[in-house]
Amino acid sequence: MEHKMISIADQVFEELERDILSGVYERGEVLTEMKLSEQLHVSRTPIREALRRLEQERIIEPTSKGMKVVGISRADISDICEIRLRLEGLAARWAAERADESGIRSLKETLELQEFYTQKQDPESIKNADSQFHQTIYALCGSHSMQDTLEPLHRKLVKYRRVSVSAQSRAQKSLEEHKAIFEAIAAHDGATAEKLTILHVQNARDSILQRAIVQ
Amino acid sequence: MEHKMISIADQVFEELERDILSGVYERGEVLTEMKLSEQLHVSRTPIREALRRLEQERIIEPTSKGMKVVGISRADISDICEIRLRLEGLAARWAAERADESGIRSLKETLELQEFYTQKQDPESIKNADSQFHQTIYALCGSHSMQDTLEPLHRKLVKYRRVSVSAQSRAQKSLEEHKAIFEAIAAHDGATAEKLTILHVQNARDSILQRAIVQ
DNA sequence: GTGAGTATAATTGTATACACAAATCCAGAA
DNA sequence: TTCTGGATTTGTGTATACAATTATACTCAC
Repeated sequence: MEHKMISIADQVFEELERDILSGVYERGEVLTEMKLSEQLHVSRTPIREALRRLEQERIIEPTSKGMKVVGISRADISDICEIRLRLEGLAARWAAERADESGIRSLKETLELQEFYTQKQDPESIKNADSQFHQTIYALCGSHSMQDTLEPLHRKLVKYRRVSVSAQSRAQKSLEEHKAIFEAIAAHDGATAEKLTILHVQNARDSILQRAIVQ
Repeated sequence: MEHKMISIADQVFEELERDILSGVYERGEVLTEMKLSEQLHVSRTPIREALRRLEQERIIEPTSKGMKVVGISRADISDICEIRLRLEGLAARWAAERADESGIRSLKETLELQEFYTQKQDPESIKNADSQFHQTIYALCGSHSMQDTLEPLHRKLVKYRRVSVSAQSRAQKSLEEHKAIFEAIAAHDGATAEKLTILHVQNARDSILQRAIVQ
């Protein structure tokens, strides 16, 4: 009845999602409720709940024996990038048109975070800050539908984005592109924000597809 | 362990989703696990599972006391249409490029179904056949990501689509647009399929927004 | 009359028990 | 050896019991 409480089920979901999408569990690996229940020292109930949510996001799929970790193919990555290419620009446009000053401030903060880590050349943190910039735009675009659509797609690429930004040249370029997008959003210039974002996603796609080694 | 079995939880999910999206439960209404458990004569376990999935699709949201049915505003409808406008064309293009003969046959079948009901002027069945045409394209486009992205958005509009196609003129026009899209897909002409689909979604959007009376 | 504090009811979170289906394994016969 | 039939194992689906938490209503003091 308390809705701010972080339940065990939520924690399990986040842990499993992170571990699957970052490669701790390999593609094809089978997860069963009982084993996870033992490993994580919680009952099957919260495990079930987490697995069901992962299934709905097609991160795992049912088999005759447990839930199998769904792999992501090179074609999947390409398709997801293509979808993002059509939506992220619109999200940025809406963010430019709809965000208020406090929203723009918080976007600026994530940008400064990214700048800090880019200077420190810390790939893991760069990846997180990079992700946070995009997710902040989703949150600012004023459309739950857009946010709910883009967030799962974005999360599915984290593993590959980490590889991508571990090249310092790409990390630097991504930061500059983000800065330009931020300026357009801060100026409430929807058209420019959209245009710059599309270019940015194109570059990100090329960088990911160039480096992605997929099973 | 059996994964083809239709569980009680699945049935409850589908029933609740249908009833919420078609307006049986009003926006703002609060659903509690215990009441649903009594009403539907099943234990709380499958109810919980269904509610969690509905929550993940943002069809309900947690409150201090139970889950509240989330309403959909006119702005939401407009945003969803705008998103579909950017994606459905791509889905149709991919379907044209990727579908095999059996897929094209099944698409033709849904089209014939729609034609039949349009002649009979049966709005409920027209709406279903219309939906099925789009969902078949999602299934044929060869991208789970695209399918998983578009399907929930599409389902959220069913209530408004029913109103839209209850005008015979729109039902007739929608059928003709579908026929043209089908021809392009059957001819594996991706560019034409994309162009026609974008026009179709624009028309559908205009029709929905014109008629939609939102709380 | 009002406010604070407390008891109670309502509701969800979690654990556990049991039922059932499917896969697997093994023994015995052809 | 190979096939078959049943016992065993494994895993999920569902129900239920219990714990934790919070809203609510009520009482009592001021």
